Amino acid sequence: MAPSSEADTEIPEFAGQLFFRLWRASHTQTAAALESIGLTPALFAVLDFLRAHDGAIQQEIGAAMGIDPSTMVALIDELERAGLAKRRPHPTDRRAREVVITPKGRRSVERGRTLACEVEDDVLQGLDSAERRQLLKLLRQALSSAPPQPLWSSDEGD
Amino acid sequence: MAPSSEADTEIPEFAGQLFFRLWRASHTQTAAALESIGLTPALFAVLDFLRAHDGAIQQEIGAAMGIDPSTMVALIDELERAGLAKRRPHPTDRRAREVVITPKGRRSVERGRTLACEVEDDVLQGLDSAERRQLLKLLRQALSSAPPQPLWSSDEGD
DNA sequence: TGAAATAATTTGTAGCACAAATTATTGAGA
DNA sequence: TCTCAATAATTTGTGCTACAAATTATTTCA
Repeated sequence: MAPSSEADTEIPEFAGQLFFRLWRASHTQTAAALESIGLTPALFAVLDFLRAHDGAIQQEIGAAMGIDPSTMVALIDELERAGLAKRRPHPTDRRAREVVITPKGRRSVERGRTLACEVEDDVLQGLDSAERRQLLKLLRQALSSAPPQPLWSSDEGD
Repeated sequence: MAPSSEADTEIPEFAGQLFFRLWRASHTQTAAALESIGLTPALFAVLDFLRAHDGAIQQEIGAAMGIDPSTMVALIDELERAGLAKRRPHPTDRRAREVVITPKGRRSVERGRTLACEVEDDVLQGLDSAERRQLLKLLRQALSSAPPQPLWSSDEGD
């Protein structure tokens, strides 16, 4: 019942739900765009982190990005398999492995950034340039003072 | 090595990553808070939708909330098992089942809303009241004109 | 009347988080 | 110096969710 076109894609009320919707929109499109260069959003995110923190050890990458160590192993495995990054021994701590981006990885991540920017442009098309700046500012501000993450769960919805 | 406090929890650059971080912060805390009343974020979200659209059929709920039909079945199953909602036959379409919230469900969702508001308060603690209004306005604006969702994937990270 | 579309459902697959255990190594204290 | 707790990477197993595909019942439309 009901005109049926009314309940479709309702704007959520809670901020958490809005974050989720926008993340999902962005994530879906990013995944589709990155597929053309053989990257997933997660692999791209790690590469992009390495772009600025080349030689970080796995634990640092995971801590900074909120990725579980056991998940990191698989991600770095894949980056190595694709020739986009390499593990190398840490100079002083033999437990740790530094992860360095390869030239090929650097080229990939640059193309990925272009694609990610295009997606972001698309997702935020309802906002003009000043509004986008304002939104990013508010998001960063909220995040920087948000309570520490105990390292979450999965689920969906809220 | 390295001061180690520098790479920890870096503020992402892309909007999609910011959405993800904030969603995750919100989701984790919401899940923890709702656990006290026996709800998950997903169950709460469905109940909250029913609060305003009681008697909607499963397909409508799923379409409005972006939840896969097969996932909806499981969610409604659980709401029924917990006595928070019930399926009933659609008056004219025997394929469809209307979902109605029970009095118990209504009480649960009210408590859930209180908890969700507290979490939201916590997550957005870095913003004052005017900034929060502005943020929500921008989020809604972005979402309402965001490109249509082809119904996403899973993954992580973007 | 018959074929395509639709609503709910079931089943199977895949991705990611998480917990727990393992191995190698480090660091700090007795 | 020796010992023990902590740490980095890793493996394995579990659980949750999305998604695809197939099924059944029913509706809609040509």
